[in-house]
Amino acid sequence: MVTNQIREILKDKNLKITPQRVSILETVFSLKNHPNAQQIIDAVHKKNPNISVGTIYKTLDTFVENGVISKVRHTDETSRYDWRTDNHHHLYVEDDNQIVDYINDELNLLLEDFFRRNRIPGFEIKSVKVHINGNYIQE
Amino acid sequence: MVTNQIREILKDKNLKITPQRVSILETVFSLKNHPNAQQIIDAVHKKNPNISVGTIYKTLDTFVENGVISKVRHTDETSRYDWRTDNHHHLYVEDDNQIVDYINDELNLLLEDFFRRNRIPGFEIKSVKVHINGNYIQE
DNA sequence: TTATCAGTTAGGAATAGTTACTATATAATA
DNA sequence: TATTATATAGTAACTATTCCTAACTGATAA
Repeated sequence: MVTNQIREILKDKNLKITPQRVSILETVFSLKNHPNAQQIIDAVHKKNPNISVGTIYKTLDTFVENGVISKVRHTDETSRYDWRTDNHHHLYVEDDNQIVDYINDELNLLLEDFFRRNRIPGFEIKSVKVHINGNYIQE
Repeated sequence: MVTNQIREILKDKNLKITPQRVSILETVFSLKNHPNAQQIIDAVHKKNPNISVGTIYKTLDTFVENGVISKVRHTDETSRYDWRTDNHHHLYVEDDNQIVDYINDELNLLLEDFFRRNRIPGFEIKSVKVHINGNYIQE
């Protein structure tokens, strides 16, 4: 990804083009496979050691907010506990940060069948969980 | 859930039955809807203010390890970023804490069709993500 | 019932990841 | 080029969780 393309992307989103943002976005694109913040920080600092950690966090947030990149995990980050230990799925209610059980046998069968037909080479599946993100609507 | 049932559960798992464990497990069962640690701590402290926070964390871990309860989130807890913003899914490789993209149009169609046929009353779905948990096997 | 001991707990210190703060700097604009 | 709103550096603060250790206790077996 060339610097000019990066600048385009920022411009399209009406984000001010700063050297820090360009560098951080370049880095995220260059890193494969879902880096965490620390990995991004390290990689950015290799090229520009003077970009501050706070800026990197803030910039990543800005990018996520504007759909330039995404976060693998959308809901809040504290661990949640679940008294159910059977195979079930979850609704992630974005507005109020709630998690609701979603139990549906047809969905389980559907997934079971799909992954039986579509084995992932060399990968042993332990469980498959569907995350349904959205919101309750009041009409 | 009666205290005796709680004691049964702990006994089945060969866990020492302590007042702290009984109280914490009772609390988790009594709280609906995926409490986080803080909510559990607060609820436990309402009845037993002298159970220490460290104990509660440790006990919850023990319960999860022994399959008494589960954690909604299994992989590591730091945020991961993703340069892809299109609809795709993830393999969660447990052994080495890696996240790998899983892109499959058939799966997307399957899910789209399923949720079109199975609307969730009052809930507007924004996105559906499949989390495939497991490990790579070397043969 | 009591003695033993491995496992558990309380309480506080330490840590890691992230966010907040603020004075200074700078990109976009007119 | 001057203006202004926004972004940045550097650091302090915060939050969730883990670590540490001396004291304690449930389970077991005599």
